[in-house]
Amino acid sequence: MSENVGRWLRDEIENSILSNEFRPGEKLDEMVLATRFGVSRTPVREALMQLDAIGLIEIRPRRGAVVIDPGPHRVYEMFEVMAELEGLAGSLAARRLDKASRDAIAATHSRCEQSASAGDSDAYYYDNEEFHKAIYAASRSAFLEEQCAQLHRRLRPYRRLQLRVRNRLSTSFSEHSAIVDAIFAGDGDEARRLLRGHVGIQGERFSDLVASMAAR
Amino acid sequence: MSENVGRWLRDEIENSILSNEFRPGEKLDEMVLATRFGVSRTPVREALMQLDAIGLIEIRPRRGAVVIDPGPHRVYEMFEVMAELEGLAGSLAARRLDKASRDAIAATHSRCEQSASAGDSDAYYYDNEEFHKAIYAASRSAFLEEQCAQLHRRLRPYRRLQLRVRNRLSTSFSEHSAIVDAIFAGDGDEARRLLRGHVGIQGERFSDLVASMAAR
DNA sequence: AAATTAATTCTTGTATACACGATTGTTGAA
DNA sequence: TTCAACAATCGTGTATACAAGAATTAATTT
Repeated sequence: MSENVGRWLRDEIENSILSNEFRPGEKLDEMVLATRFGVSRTPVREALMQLDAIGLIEIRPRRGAVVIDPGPHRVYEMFEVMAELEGLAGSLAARRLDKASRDAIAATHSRCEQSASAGDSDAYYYDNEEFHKAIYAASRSAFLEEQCAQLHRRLRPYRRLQLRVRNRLSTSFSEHSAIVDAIFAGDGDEARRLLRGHVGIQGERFSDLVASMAAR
Repeated sequence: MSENVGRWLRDEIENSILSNEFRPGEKLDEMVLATRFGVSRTPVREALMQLDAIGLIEIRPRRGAVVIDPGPHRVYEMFEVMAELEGLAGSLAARRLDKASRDAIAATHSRCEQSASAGDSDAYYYDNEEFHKAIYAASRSAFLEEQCAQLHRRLRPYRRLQLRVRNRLSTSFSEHSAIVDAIFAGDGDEARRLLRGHVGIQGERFSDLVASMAAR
């Protein structure tokens, strides 16, 4: 566990929310959480404050904390922004690419290839994250990298749903290949364009998302 | 003051940081803040937790909170992301524009015209904010609007410095005019391109920023 | 005099106590 | 039976108390 209980609780509760253990709309009772984790209310409250600031929960004065339910439309908006930020990261990566970043992207890309060809969607899910993180890092913009990583985390549950869709694995991987080519060729505009398309949710993929969200 | 002390303190301290009363690197002593605002340490700590989560301060375990010093390079990175998000907002606004948003943009734009022609840089500073907020709102993406507004707030002190630069007022206003034309014409790509240029810091404007930041 | 170590003070982290608004349940009247 | 008013209960908001680590100062040694 982390150096202080508050921070540890923040991560713990955040994971519980992102892994859908605490459902959207669910009330988070301070006392229940405190006894569950074997601590007092004080660090629990501090954790909740932080989660409120991040936007994962909402604390209504005197009425407790509830997990925020983004709803399909807002999730769509979040993907829209994510696509834009990843596009920027890709274009910067293409322009500023150095050897270390290039190697990191190539390595994660080939790991994606293996898990995709093996049809292992759980492994691909993980490797895919590493691939995208490698691109964020290659942008050489620490702020952008943080923003991307944070939004990426928040969208994690929905991305997981998406990978379940038929053929999504091989489609995703071939898109990755094109992105890698563009970045390695130093073509920032093309990398941006491809990443926008790769990350964003267009057309029927949006109805897939809505359907899978409604199914829970 | 807000309904609960913690939230009020968060806003209060946040403003003090953004208005440069609490300087980057400065230590924020819980007891000092508590006595200053006439409250106990508890709500102070909750406020600090939130500011840490937002990224305005850093709480080092057992060693207290300090105001984060972004430094010129990171501020540049933040403007880079801001430019991208505003570009997206502008392109969405152009595509989705309705009467209400159109009127709001036109109104704030004409207010900018007045303060610019009057050479009133303080008034322009305020009207400029409203103009940009009108574009965020016109994007009809609540999430994007929030992200833009938050980053806009954080960059406020640095934008204020920029407006002091010679001729910046009239230059800024004429850029606004072109942006409004593009949005009203429904030309999303052009609106995006213009906003990126308007918000981003290119060439000598970066050295101006560095110089003005170093001057403090 | 400089440096290292020990002791003291100060600040943060967590628990607990208390106050007050919100919620819920009960009683009584229409 | 339904609704309203009141009472009791429960949960959150804030203050205070206590424990423990970090910073600082004093003391001792080289």
